[in-house]
Amino acid sequence: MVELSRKQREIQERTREILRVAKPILLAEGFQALTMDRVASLMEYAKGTIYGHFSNKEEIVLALALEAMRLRQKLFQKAASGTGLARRRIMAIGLASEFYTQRCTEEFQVEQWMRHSNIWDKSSPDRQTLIRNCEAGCMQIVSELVREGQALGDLPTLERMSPEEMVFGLWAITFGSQILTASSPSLSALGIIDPIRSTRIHCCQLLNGFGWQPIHSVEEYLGMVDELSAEFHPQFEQIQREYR
Amino acid sequence: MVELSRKQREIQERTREILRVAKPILLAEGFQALTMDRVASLMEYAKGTIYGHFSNKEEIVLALALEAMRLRQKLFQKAASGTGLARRRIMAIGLASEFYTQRCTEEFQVEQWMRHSNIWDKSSPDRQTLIRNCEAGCMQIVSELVREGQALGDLPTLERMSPEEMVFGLWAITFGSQILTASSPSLSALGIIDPIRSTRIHCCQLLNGFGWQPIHSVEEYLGMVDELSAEFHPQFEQIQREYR
DNA sequence: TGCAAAATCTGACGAGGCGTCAATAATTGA
DNA sequence: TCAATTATTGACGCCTCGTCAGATTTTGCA
Repeated sequence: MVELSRKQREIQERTREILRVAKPILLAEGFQALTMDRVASLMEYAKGTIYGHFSNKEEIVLALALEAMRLRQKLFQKAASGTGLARRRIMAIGLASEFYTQRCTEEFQVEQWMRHSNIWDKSSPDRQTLIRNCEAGCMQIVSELVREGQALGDLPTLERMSPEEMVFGLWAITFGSQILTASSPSLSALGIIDPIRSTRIHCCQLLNGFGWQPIHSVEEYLGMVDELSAEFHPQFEQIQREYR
Repeated sequence: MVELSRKQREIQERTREILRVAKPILLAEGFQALTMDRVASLMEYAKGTIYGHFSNKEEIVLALALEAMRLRQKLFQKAASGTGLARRRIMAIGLASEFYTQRCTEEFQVEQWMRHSNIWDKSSPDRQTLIRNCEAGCMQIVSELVREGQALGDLPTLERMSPEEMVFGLWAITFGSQILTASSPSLSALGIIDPIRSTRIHCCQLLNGFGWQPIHSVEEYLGMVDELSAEFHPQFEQIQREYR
């Protein structure tokens, strides 16, 4: 580890301060409200100084997003490190994802901003790579569990379908549900009363479809999820606190 | 139907012309490149005139998106009106969605722009409603098929799970896959070689999980999809041609 | 046809954000 | 102590947005 001079530490601290100032603006008023002039004046620094830290406002968003994704990754790690069979631990990851969306609302929102092509495309390849790596890390946690399930013989291997491709299904279903939930203000008008419950069921059915033993009926599964939830929530909350 | 004066028809035609001019800019260069000044100068009209048609550029994007979604809806309708059991026709809708994403790339892209909260939030409630209605229309086509499957006894009804909630699962999985595919340039680096095939399989497994008869093995299912594809592609292409 | 009222079109303008960079200030180290 | 280095500043040029007073065209009626 390199020893940092006082000045360098000050600068690092200011970078963090910029993010602290920018985050609530982004969340409460959206991307167009996040202007460099505004950040500068709130920080009581000149605009040029802010540009010394982030070469445009998109970079600020990606920096926030990286922080958010690191939290997500920690939640996933915690879930995966639980006890029991792989299928059970996969369920815990589903819960981690739910927790993230519901209890770490701000971080989840920041992730959404990051996905906007407007924003993504304007930020530096370096930062993009950091984020991609974090994403790959999350994915790997899950695909390890799939491999474990296969190794134990609980999950039949499918011709020409890698563990990653299975994870892709779970990822798509949770991600898709979350986006639809977040962006369709009136899902209930469409007849979708409880999207979270629905998503849980869909994940269960997908795993059942793949023949992942033990097969669970929906009722049984929902009960297990509630149990798991009670077990993991405190741990997730702990991680969330540490992150702040 | 109201008779329109020549002037009114001219104005309507010009609205269409604006969209024709704006679309390639949005698709090739993105939203920030789509400026009213540019549209105006390409149209050889003054900016004010363009503002007479669309009160901001976001409205242009939503107008384009509505056109796109109407095409999607037509494809869904065609798929749903096929022959055979409901499960088969649901598969056809999956294919319609695939076709839309892959062959109507431009329309699919426009839909993505529309989802950006930056853009969505700045456009008028009227236009938003039109789009929501179209979305609801697409959803309804599918949920009718689910109802049909239930009525015939092919699909067990689940406690506290409406047909719409089942559709939500399929929707989430295809939507999620498409977004992930479109926004993660290096899915293959993550180990996902053929996301389309994966998505097909996941839909099959989800339906199997729900116990929708006849249950299909993955191999069998993929074969059927190929057959269906041969049947429907020409029809989809026909619809696409009419739309242009 | 001629002409006034209505409808339409125009483009200069003010407001405001972005990113830059020459000038100024602060810090370092010899 | 002071010159060299490093950090900070904010005015500036450029761009886009959306508006609106005035110019132009169309309409409808005598």
